[in-house]
Amino acid sequence: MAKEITPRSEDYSKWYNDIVKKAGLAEHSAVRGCMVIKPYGFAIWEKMQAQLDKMFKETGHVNAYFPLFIPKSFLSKEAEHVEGFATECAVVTHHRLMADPNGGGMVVDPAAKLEEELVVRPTSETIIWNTYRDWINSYRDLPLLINQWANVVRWELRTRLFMRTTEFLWQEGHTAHATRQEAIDETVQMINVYAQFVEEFMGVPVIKGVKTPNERFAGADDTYTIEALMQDGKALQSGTSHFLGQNFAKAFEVKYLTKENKEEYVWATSWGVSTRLMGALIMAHSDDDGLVLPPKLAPIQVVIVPIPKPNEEIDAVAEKIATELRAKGISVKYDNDARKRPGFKFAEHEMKGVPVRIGIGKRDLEKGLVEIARRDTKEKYSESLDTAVAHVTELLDHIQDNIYKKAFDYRKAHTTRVDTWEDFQKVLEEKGGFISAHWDGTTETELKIKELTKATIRCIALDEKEEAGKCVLTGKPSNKRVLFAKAY
RNA sequence: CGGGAUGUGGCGCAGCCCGGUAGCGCACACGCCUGGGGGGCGUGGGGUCGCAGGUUCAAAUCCUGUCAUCCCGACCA
Repeated sequence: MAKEITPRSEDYSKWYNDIVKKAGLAEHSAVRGCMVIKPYGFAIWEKMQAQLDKMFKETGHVNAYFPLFIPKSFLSKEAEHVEGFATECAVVTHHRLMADPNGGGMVVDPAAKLEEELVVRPTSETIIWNTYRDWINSYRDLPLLINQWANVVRWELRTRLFMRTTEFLWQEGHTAHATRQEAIDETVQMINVYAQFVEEFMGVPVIKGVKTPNERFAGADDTYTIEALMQDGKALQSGTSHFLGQNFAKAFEVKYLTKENKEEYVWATSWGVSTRLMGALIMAHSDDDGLVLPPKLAPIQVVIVPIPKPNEEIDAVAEKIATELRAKGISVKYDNDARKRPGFKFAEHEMKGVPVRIGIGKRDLEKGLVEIARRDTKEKYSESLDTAVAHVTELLDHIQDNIYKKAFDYRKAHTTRVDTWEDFQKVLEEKGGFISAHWDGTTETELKIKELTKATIRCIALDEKEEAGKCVLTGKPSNKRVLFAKAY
């Protein structure tokens, strides 16, 4: 046994790290808090990117690219924004090294100090809005619908592969609108795009909602979020879409002329998802045998394994099946490496989360059969050679649905309505997951609950119905339940 | 950023307490035998012991500093 994964039940954190490393997704780099995304992990990210990019373009957005560096003064222009990010900025202060006068090696050349420090972007609102000022003059220039794929840096104290790294990859959409309502519509549209992507492609059910003022993005008037539940009962904020009001327009003096020749500030949104989605994907579906990937994002959807080893007859059958599957747009790998034995390949592909395996062996072949194995349920059965291609094509859809359903059922079973403080604490400790409870609407109570239990308000669900009740902590009146959970 | 632990061939570890020629498993190379769930036997190659100083005749081992990782806590729009 070359590669063993720590069971989830034994140590969830270790299990997660084992999967990331042993499935070949990513590893720690020599740089604090930064990871190397390996080819297999990056292939999954690329599939996510491709689909999201398509969805952004279908909703009228175009891509552009803004600088990695932001002058320090830009960041300070929006008061709440800078307050939110000030403690986690990487700052460039010099632009040159020189030979160390005291010996070997290089030191920063003190003569090369920058007049104004540059901040490595933690997010790009400021540099982008500074640019938009020159791009927007008239209502005819609006709406401006731009996205960028980029890396950002947030100097977090404690990092974790994919979930929270110092540098991470993401996309950030930044849009400008003539009216408040149009900007709000955009904000909602994009949270819906995210929800659709995460549910349909990643197979992870999400709750759409708005953040409380306390949990809002720094500089936003409203933050919409999608919240997913992981297998350890903790919530993961998986994407956010912000209605920025006129905050950045005012900070950067971005005005436009209306049809009536009146000068107005523009309305803004920003929205983003990051490589953290990889973390969600891993944590939501995988098991003690390794990664479980939804077919729609799996770099290899079907692997064909010759049993016990490739030969002319098996090769011919494998190539025929592979060709037919590929013709249907399915990615297939024929693992004809003669040096590795079937058992090794089985374990390896299970570790990597390949959704379907077709085993072709001489014994089965005599009977006109092949072996089908699904990664999600670990089921194994024989299928006629003649129907194998059609069967596997359908099976991929079934697996996609099943993975989602499994995650959905888990979330359903781990979402609890609670009406007393005792139950709140008990459910949080013993069961975890989402807790639907009444809250009196004050930040004070929210913080108190966090202090007492570490649970935070994940969101106020968009589809939550009004209902008279009492705050679970203070007993004060409330007209809506909110979702609490411990979160990543 | 505080408390604890760890860092030794590519990976996982032993050796450290009590200083004295760096070891094991996996992986790798070659050969033979095997072959329906991580094969067997044999031979072989590969290590500045995280890094920088210090103590010593002698440091993986003792001391100081530093970097990184893991766990707990604080922090985390």
